[in-house]
Amino acid sequence: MPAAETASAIEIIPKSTEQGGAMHEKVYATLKSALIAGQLAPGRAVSVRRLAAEFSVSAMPAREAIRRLVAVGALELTATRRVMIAQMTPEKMEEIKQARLALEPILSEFTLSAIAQKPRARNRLVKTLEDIDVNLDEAIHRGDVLAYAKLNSDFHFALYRQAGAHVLLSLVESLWLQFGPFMRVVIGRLGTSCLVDDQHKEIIEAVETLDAAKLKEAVRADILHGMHTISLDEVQDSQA
Amino acid sequence: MPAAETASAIEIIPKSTEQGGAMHEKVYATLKSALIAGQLAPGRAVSVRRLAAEFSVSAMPAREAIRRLVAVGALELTATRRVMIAQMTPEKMEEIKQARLALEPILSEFTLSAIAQKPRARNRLVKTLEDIDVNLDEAIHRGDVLAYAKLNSDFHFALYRQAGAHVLLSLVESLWLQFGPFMRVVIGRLGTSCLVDDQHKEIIEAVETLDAAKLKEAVRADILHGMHTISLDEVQDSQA
DNA sequence: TCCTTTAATTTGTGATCACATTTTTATGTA
DNA sequence: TACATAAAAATGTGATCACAAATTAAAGGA
Repeated sequence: MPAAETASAIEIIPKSTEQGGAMHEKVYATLKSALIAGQLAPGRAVSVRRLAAEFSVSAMPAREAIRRLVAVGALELTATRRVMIAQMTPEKMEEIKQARLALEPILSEFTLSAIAQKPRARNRLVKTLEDIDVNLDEAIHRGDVLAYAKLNSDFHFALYRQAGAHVLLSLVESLWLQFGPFMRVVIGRLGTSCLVDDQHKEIIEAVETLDAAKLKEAVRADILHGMHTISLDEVQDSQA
Repeated sequence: MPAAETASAIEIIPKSTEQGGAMHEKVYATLKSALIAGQLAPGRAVSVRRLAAEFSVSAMPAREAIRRLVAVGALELTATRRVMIAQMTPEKMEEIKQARLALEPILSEFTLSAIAQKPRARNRLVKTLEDIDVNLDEAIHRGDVLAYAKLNSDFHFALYRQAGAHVLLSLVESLWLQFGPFMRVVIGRLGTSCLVDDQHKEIIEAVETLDAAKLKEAVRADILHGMHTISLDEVQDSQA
């Protein structure tokens, strides 16, 4: 039993049907966050009934959430149609790296032009990024891998979300969903000692000064650095 | 007592469970092809029960197929959670264009390096592309919009599939799923007279000569041309 | 004819059951 | 202990029902 206290077991009887949004939406969103933040290990089995039990719902919402996550590559099917958190391979890692380098600088540029004429939004974004970055530094010094992974994803998506570019954001989310679980494992092995966030400071500066070229380059550097760190680790399977 | 004649009329009883692959897989694949090839109009309503009836299956496989297509942006939810084929907006179109320009040249480059050391695979690919291109030209001269849309997607994915890059291919598929239905409408309005396929010839040449730079530029030009053609048309909603 | 109101139909979503298959655990044998 | 075999539990998938909400069709009134 690896999970432990995942807030389950509570008798939050989910009403007859729903409350605000659909149940499967809630299950999906929760799983998505956990995967992006690297809180679930690759190769871990995910079953409809267990997921349903954890969320205290029937099989239906669990099935739909799983189906969506499979569709975006976060979960993968075995030969016998069982579902697990996607494994990493060197080839897949290379693809993800190329796709991130291609998309995330564009997305950050969209953000820049979205806030170019809105000083208040820009200041708010800078503030948000700085706050996250402070916590990020603390997590690094604490050696808290879990917190680092979560805050790092928070940082990037706080930046990307402001782009108002739903299509691009979905693509990038899909990529993070695929390497998130694996990143956590790697950093867990290497420790946070190898981590720096120089690029984050530059990203914040570029946002402040509305310097698109600098921003894109900083994002690109951040991706390269992160992916390089991961590649230091051999992409051997990490079964539990 | 719904039993009796089961009211299903048609006795294509789909076995107890399945036969080769899962039913929802079949429904999904069929819908995916139709959407990419532009055979379904944007804004058209898609409901679980109607889809199930069309495929002579129960609601279950239809639901899962719909869920997957929503996940990749091919279908969209209304405010009341009803499902329709995604509408196009100028902003979305711009995002898709940027993403295609960022990803498809990379994907074609992957294909090139995948077949670089395999003359037989290369010849087969060239042959496939030439065959499709011949039919494409015919479709253009015939003014057959439907055939053009299908063959055009066939051409690109015949090229991209050879990359063996599942992650990148999924992202690109997602993009085509989103603009496919809309493209059909636009070309339907403009007619095939405005279409040319100069880039396709260049793409084939670049594959033959293993010229990566030329290939990427040709793919880029093809995307720009296609998206420009579409943009000539005002992105007014095309409700039925 | 046009608009409001009411009835009927359609639809999304959750829950539950059935069944074949797979996976795991238990059991027996050498 | 090691391994093959059988029993038991778990799992994916399809089918069906229930219910609330929404859409559409029908009816009524001016």
